[in-house]
Amino acid sequence: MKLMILDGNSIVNRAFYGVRSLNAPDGTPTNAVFGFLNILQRMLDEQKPDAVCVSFDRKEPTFRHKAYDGYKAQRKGMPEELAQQMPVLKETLDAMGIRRYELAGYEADDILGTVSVKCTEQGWDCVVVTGDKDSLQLITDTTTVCNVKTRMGSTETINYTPEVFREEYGFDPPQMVDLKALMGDSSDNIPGVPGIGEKTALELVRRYGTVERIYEDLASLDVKDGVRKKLAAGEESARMSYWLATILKEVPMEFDPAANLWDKNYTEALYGLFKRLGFQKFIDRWGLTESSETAAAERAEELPRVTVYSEDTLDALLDAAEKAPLLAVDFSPALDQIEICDGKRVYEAGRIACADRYYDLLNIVFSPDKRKIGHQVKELMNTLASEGLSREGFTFDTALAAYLLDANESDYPLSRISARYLGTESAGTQAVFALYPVLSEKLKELGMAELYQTIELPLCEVLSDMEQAGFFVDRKALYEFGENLNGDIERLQESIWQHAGHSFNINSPKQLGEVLFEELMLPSGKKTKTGWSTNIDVMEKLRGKHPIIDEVLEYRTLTKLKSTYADGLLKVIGEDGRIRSSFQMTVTATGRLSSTEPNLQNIPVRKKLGAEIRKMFVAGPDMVLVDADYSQIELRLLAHISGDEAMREAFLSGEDFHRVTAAKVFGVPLEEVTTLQRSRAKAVNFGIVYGISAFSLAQDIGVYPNEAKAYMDAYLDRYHGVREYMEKIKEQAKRDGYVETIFHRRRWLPELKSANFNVRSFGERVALNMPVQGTAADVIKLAMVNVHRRLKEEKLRARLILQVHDELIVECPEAEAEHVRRLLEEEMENAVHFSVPLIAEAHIGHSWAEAH
DNA sequence: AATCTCACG
DNA sequence: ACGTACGTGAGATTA
Repeated sequence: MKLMILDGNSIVNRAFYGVRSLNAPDGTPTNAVFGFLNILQRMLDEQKPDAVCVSFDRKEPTFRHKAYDGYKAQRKGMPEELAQQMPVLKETLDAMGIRRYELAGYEADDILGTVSVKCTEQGWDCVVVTGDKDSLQLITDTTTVCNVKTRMGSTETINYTPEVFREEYGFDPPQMVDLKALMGDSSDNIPGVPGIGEKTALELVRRYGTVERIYEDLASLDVKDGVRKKLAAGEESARMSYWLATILKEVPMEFDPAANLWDKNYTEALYGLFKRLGFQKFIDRWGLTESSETAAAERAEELPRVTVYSEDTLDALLDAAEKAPLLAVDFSPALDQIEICDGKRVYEAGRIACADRYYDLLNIVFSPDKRKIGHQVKELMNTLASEGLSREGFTFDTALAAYLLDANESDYPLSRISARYLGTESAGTQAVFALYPVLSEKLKELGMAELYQTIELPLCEVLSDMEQAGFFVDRKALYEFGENLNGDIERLQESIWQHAGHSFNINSPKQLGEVLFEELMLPSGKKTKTGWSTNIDVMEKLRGKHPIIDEVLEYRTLTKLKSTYADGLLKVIGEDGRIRSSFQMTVTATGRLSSTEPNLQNIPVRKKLGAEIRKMFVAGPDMVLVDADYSQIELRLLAHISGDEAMREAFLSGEDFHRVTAAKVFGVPLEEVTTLQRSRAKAVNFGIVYGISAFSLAQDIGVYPNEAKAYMDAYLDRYHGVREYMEKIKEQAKRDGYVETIFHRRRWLPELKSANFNVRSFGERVALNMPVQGTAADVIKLAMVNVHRRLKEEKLRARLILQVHDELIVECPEAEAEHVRRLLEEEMENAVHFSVPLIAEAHIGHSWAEAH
């Protein structure tokens, strides 16, 4: 039999710092509890124990330590956000039927020690799960210690048996105490021997075994005189530390492992608790169900439902549809089934049941002046377009509204929106109807009504048209391009295998890492959590060290082109030779669109071979492409938003902006700026928009961090308005909890409240970046709506077919091309008027490559 | 399903 | 001392 005991405080700490900020619907922070449950679940899966329990420390866990001043006397309190979660965690464990052990006056470690010994006495095996290294001394033949680490939201575990421990440390588990006695442990306020660090301490324990042995005869030790001196001076501290580091194994507590037997002893309360905390994932995974009383409270009152199965009901439906001032509508992608709600009843009808009169219904509902609301209106419009019905009259989209109110969600199912804004679990058209006034009001409150009405909602039809249109592709050329890659790929593979001395899967980072860093012994750099990193940055540094590197990089380039672009795109070319992407309106946190199935926003362009692909994206028969893009829109917006005069003037002067920046940063006349200086200035320009650190800029441009820092300082001195903006926006974001674009598109920033440094820093970078990237997204969306309207008004055959963030592509008859080129530039440049002009340049061509 | 890598702005 | 750039989506491998 096996008992698993978790070091509660240690695990909850790991969870708190390792999991991004999360909140229950009522605002209570939940990340530590959530993380704890993830770790618990994982350990249950891995260890499959018969019994489970958790120990807690009655004192607060260490947050930050100060200098030694009495054992653990100086611990700082845990952060408020974690403290709030402790009672919730305990409540959760109780509801799961898992026992907790806490004892005033003893460390959690002492409970772990005592429990492990009692297990052994009773003939049980014991697994101690902890995030600290302290407990490693407890390892025996019957007690293993599982060390848990969390990094960036993922969890790694190392299961220490005596053998594993010996392999890593080179001595036996009990000697962990000796190690700590020498090196100390600042997080536990164990002083150790002053001047002796980890390296020396490890060496001493490996060679002499114990503190006792070391002090038996200091003079005879074969160590440097300096070390001997430090040991001599620190003897008392060492012995004191030994005592402090020793975990007690005889805490006065009753403990019977069999009393902790656990087999998913969930109580009914668990469902309600998880519902309150918003832990849907665990409800699903553990198959929890609602008990009777919770069920009743959450259901919305359902409107009467009318299903059409007779003339009578159909007449009632037609009548209601005719009279209602507003209808919520939903229908199947083939429009075989339709559901509408007028606020009083929900009506359901099918194409077959209604026979010919189905079209009467459709004509009433989809008459252009009938006001309609729906969920994911762009999708609905696609169906209507393919059925030849009007897409006019849609005045609200619940998914789009929910996205604007909180762009951080991963998706916007009606059930979740209802739960959040109505407090009920309703779905369907009834929910759409009920949500409309609530979401509409919220949009107004947050100042987003205009953004919604003039940009987002009209964009549905624009995108629907673009999705219908698609992009014509030269299938034959694309196929041949793919075929031509095969020979080179095979040759490279052979040669790479030759260098390695054996065949292996080059696409496997794991196998490639082994070949490069273990077999060929190339100097290794970064590691990922699963092994060696073999990404482009690492590989670039290895260039010239071995011929295999260049070949692997080329192999990667070619296989990427082959699988993602040649093969991948060929698979999705329609019968008419066109590729139809979907444009997602509710995905990005900044307000940009995204493109899926396939993604046409990442078609290669930067490298020569990849750019070949763009030659195969062409205009349809007798048509041409007009491609327009904004010139440095984000930097222009940064100049406007920050109000920096120097930056504004640089743009107004019409000079090359990166060049002007280089002249300022490097203090040279404009004419003397070198290519290298310009490219570095360009990197600084982009870095600033992303909230870069000097370290990363240094990495990017290949200089030392202090040099990079000098560039950034010079930059922010010369463009000091930008520096002031950076400070102001961060402060504002912290105060308000969000940032916004000029059009009031909002991004909430819960990260700024995180106790985790990395998460918080990320929040600050986002605070800098989102208003710039988001405003650019607003501007081009507005331009799209305007371009679309003008093309329609002027009765041109030209149609928008693609958007790539700062670029629009229109397909049109050759005769319209020049007019459309000017129209595009005009609408893009005049979408808004800011203190810095926005410049767009459009070109005409037969292929995307040519027009760009 | 998660991870790694790499394509784009 | 931390750990190191914003925003995406897709294919291949691995667990």
